[in-house]
Amino acid sequence: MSGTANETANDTVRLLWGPPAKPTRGPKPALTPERIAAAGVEVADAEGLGAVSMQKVAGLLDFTKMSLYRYVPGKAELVALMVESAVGEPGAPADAADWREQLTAWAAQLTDSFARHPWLLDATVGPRVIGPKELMWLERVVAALDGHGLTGPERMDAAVLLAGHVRGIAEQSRTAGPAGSPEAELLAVLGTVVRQHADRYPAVAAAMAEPGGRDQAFDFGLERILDGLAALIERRAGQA
Amino acid sequence: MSGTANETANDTVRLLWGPPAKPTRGPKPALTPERIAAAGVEVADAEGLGAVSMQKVAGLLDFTKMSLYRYVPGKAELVALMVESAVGEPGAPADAADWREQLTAWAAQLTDSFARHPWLLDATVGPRVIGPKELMWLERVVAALDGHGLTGPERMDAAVLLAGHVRGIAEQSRTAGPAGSPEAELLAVLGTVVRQHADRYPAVAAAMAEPGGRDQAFDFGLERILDGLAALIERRAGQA
DNA sequence: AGAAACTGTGTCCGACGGACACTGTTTGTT
DNA sequence: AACAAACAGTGTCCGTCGGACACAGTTTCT
Repeated sequence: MSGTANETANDTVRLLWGPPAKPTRGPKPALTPERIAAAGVEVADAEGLGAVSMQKVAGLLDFTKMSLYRYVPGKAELVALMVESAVGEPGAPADAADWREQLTAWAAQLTDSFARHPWLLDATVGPRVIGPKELMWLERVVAALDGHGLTGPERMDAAVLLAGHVRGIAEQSRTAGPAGSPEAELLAVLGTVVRQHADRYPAVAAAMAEPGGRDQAFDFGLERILDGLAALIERRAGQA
Repeated sequence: MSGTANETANDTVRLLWGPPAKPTRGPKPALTPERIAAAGVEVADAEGLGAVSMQKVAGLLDFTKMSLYRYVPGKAELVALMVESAVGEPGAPADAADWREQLTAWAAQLTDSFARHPWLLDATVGPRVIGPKELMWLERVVAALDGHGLTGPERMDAAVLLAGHVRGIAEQSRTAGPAGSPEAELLAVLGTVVRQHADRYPAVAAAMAEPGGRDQAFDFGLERILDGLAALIERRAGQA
């Protein structure tokens, strides 16, 4: 859980980026890292990342926990594989789409991934090695912004900005949770607390009292970001 | 680590929001939740959130681990107290500052908190109860945007947007880490990988090859967000 | 026919969060 | 002044976790 980066970095890189396998001698492996990761994803989808243990994943595959270590150096690497498997690849950008449409579709797709696998938020905190599929998400943003007067670092920064927003929204909708869930109760408790301390938090209390469509946060933030990018692009086009 | 919200929510709320204490009979408590939280922060600052255990925190205070449970229901609640203690309160907004200046200062302050306590990123993932100081950060953003034609939900959404950006930046600078650190090696490894697979990630490879000042990501994203908000505010002012 | 390389299993360890029973201490009540 | 209730801190125990290690069984190359 901590963010301590260790010497397993190279192992992780080899697992995520290296060739699939190569041995010849001995019994044939009954498993693959991919199957193990898929089982881990299954557990995490059903019971959260905290419920993912070597025991449980192995049990789901009808193996002992120690056999998994033949395919995966440790739990951290298993989680990395799970992330790579769950985040998937971004869809190909539509041919006729301009940068704004491309980024909008991108953000919607990424939000969808987080919605399907909420534990991705837990699993992608802290310094870590990124896999090929995950890197493709970055590639799409940078490519979409190519040729609009932004520098390379600026295009990367824009990707960080977009990804941060998607993350924030995913976190928020997880806190909200489905109606009747324990998460929804959390939100209700927060509302009560704010109302009780309305004197110390007048602006929040007033904002929360106002009616208004929920679930607008995604579009609101995205539009602000894209407007801001558009303004910069126009400015650069003007002085070019 | 997992995002499972439990029935301890009420306990946590009482700890964070309730009165300090009230007992009369029996020996006087030698500790306080605050002192325990401070010890936890000390451990987390030095060795990361993963190193925070009841054992270690208790040892730092010269008590046994079970004595901590007299003050804190469990580890989750301890972490919540640590977050509340470490994030601190936002500074009072400058009197003459307009909304843009206020939000800029706010973002810089919050970034500073994350820089001082990188483990805050780990500790603030998933549904959880928010404390009084943390809520004050939200209050400042919403208050700064009062009276500019934005609806209540929109002001809240803007806060989520800003906080998401600060988080993203904090995460990024943690991945970069100080020179020579294992985190820095991670980044170097990523660079190597991208260069090796430049055919699949041409846009990223090109963007990374371009020279350019690092550490611009914070300002870049912030300016885009504020530009986007300014555009909305102007639009609303025009049609009012 | 070895021998080498590899797979999967069983056992063991230290660290973790936490339940529980217990001793000792302080305070309100009689 | 005596006692009982309430509380603080300790020590012990349990289940679960990630992981090290030795071992038996299996496949393939020499």
